[in-house]
Amino acid sequence: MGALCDFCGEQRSMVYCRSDAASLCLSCDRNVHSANALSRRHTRTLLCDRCVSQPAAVRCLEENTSLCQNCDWNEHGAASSAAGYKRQTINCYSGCPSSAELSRIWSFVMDIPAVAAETNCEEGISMMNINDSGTSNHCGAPEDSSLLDIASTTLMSDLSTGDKLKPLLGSSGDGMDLLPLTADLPARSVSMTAKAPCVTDKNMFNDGNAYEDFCVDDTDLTFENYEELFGTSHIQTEQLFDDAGIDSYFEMKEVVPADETNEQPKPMRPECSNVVSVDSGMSNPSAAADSTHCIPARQAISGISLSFSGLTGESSAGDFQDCGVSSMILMGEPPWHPPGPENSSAGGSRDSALTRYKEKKKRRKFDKKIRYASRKARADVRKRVKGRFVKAGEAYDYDPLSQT
DNA sequence: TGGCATTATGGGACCACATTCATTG
DNA sequence: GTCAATGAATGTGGTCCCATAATGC
Repeated sequence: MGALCDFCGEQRSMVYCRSDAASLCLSCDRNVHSANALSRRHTRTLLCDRCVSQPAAVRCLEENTSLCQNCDWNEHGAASSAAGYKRQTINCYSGCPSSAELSRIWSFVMDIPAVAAETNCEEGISMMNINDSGTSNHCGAPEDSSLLDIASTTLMSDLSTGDKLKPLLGSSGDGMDLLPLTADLPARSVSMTAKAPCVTDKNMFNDGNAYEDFCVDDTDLTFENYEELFGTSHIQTEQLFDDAGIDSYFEMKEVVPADETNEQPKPMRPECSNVVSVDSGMSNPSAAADSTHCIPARQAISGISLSFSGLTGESSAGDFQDCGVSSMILMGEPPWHPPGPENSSAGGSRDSALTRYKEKKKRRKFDKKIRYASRKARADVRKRVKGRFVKAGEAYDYDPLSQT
């Protein structure tokens, strides 16, 4: 029995919420993080099996344990990066996933329902509203934006893009079939999905016009604000993960050693597997853009960003780092604007959408967090000259206490 | 339509000092 | 290992200033 839940103090804690700095059982995790939109954005991950106090960072495939960075280092030290040691990065999720979805996500870790039952959490979990059927919900995904926002997992050691990836890559093996385009999706919706870049015409990515409107610094479109911006429901969970469902994205993939070419062990290409190390893709544009390897960088980025919607808004930069995801991928307008009448009509709503976004951004910038109330209290009574603090006893032109 | 001037907006810098953190004995 | 003393680092808010964007002519 591990540490008890920080919230109920009764059940075994299983996940760690960085935003709350709390270890929670599955039931309380659901209850706490379904309270409001902000709490749903909290990113959580598994607890370290060793110290049971820190968020697990990697999954040791050899020992079948989840370890935080410290414990991982303590147990494996420098050998952790050596060839042969198989581990997998465990990143975080947000939203309010159901027990079944958690079970599928972390099937390589544990039998969630079993653990939930063991800890009497299943009752609480059963209250989760996400469609638990596990069947296709192309048109029936949850409406409350509590989509399972899951940071993907990254295979870290000794990977190659061998045959084991082919199921992910599709028959062509180039990744283009991974997420086939769904014809009936609205253009914007398509561009919001990982499917968007999977158009059949690969030349599209060689044409700079395809990304003319790719204003990375102007929007932070995510699952949660997409509907607010564009007034339509965003894509459904099952659409995101296509027919293979969520399983195909979080299924444990056998780690294979580096090939015999004596090349440095390479992490699995994010574009190919959606087990993503986004930064690697971003930091290595030449490789990412290599069309012979899966899909172009932009394609990967636009798709990957969808998996981290829970990390926007009030998420801090630290959150991004914690999850191994560059904050950059959380911003970015859907890069693909296919031709067609629906697109032209969407142009009219674009301005209003941008207006709404800017207004929201304007409001949001005032959400300043006060870390030390005592310092604020001190600053609130400090005398100033033209807004600047002045030494005690010196002349001032503004005294908050006198309100003059 | 392009060029220029004016206005609006956003964001960083500045200030003092209590508080917090890290180090040392 | 614990505690106290010391020094360094941090963060707080109102205003100013500059760069950029938007607007008008």
